Amino acid sequence: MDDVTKPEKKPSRIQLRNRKRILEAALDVFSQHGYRGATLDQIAEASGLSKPNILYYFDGKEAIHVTLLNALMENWLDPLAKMDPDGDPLEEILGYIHRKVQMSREFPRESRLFANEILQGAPRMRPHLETGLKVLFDDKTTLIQRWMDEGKLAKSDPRHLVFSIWATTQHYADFEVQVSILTEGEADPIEGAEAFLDSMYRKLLTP
Amino acid sequence: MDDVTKPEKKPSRIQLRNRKRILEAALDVFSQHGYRGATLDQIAEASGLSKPNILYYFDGKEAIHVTLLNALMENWLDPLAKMDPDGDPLEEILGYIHRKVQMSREFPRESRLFANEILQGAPRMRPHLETGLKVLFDDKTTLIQRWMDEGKLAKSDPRHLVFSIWATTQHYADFEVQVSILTEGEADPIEGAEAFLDSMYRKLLTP
DNA sequence: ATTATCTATAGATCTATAGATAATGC
DNA sequence: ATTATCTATAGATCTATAGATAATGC
Repeated sequence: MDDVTKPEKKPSRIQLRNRKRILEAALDVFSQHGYRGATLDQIAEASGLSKPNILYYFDGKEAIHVTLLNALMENWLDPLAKMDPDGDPLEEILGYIHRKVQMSREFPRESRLFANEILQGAPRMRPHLETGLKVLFDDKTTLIQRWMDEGKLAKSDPRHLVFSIWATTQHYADFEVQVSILTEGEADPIEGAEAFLDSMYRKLLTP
Repeated sequence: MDDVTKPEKKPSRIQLRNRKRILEAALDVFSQHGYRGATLDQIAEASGLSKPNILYYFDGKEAIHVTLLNALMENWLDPLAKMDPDGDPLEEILGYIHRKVQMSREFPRESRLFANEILQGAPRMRPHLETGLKVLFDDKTTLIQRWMDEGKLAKSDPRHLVFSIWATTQHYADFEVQVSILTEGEADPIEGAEAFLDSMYRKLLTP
């Protein structure tokens, strides 16, 4: 988005506003149907702009998708990046879980956009995973391993621990339809999820 | 598949063989691209049959997809259905987790087919979820609650417990690309996953 | 003057069918 | 005789562009 290739003029206010509207609409559409299932017609409809007008703001369907994924990646890694090596180990991990649960509550579309991309083999996101995510993952699993070696956390496999946190927290966004069918009548399943997960990981990790 | 609408002649050997080849190919294609992202051309290519020939065996793209989902549903519920009210509670749940992990290892495409469908709002599977799955889910969470009430399992929320089992086990199939990037060098991440999950849930549920 | 939007449509892709031809089972 | 397969193509859908027109900023 801000990695300029050609020297471009500064975007006008309308540029900024319409690009935002398109991305917002595209997030709706892509997160629901996946890349190939989404159409420019749907994005046009959802954004209130005409189809050719959308292509005036973006180079094409793929450019919109890539822009969304790039923007997502930062926010996606942020909760894990915030895990503090100098904090209290148990509280750091429980805090991370809390942030991930909140992400599922507040940004379910982003979670599903990501899930769609990974599910389909990460054709557009693989480089991001191999660089940004991999480095962060190695860094934090090493940190967790150290905490365990120092006896500050009960021992288990840090990598599978992180996988399990991702799986359990993202599940409430990605499988929302299923969760809501099975918890009918419950106002906010995620509230119960938060309590459950906090308690589960506290029990697992308390030395 | 075997819910006959019109009285049809018994299928020939070629019928059976080609329908199987088509479904096998379609599982590949649908699980990778989702319903709308998949094309008959891809299924034709993967099955080795011509496109019109595929439509000789199935009424259309949707019919193939529905057939796959119907066939999947039974196998999908089976591991949970096998949870025995008369067995040892902890072993029953750990056994269930074991079966789910094996499903992710042996049938990752089926897991991804299911994930794609749910992620996109379960447009074709919702009725199955509301009937078959809901009943089974209620039945087994009630059973688990009883075990907890009887002091045979440590207390926690049975519904979120089951969600967490689904999430953690299916994660290795649905997010396989990500897992394999982050565990590079490891022969079989699922082996480590199995040990991790067994140990985690044993710790969580032992009274 | 420049930026934004609209109409019209090209060209590719996709699902599905019609109708002819080939292969198979009594 | 019946079942299976192939060729050819209709008709819908989709991405993208060309070129004209309208709106906006100095």
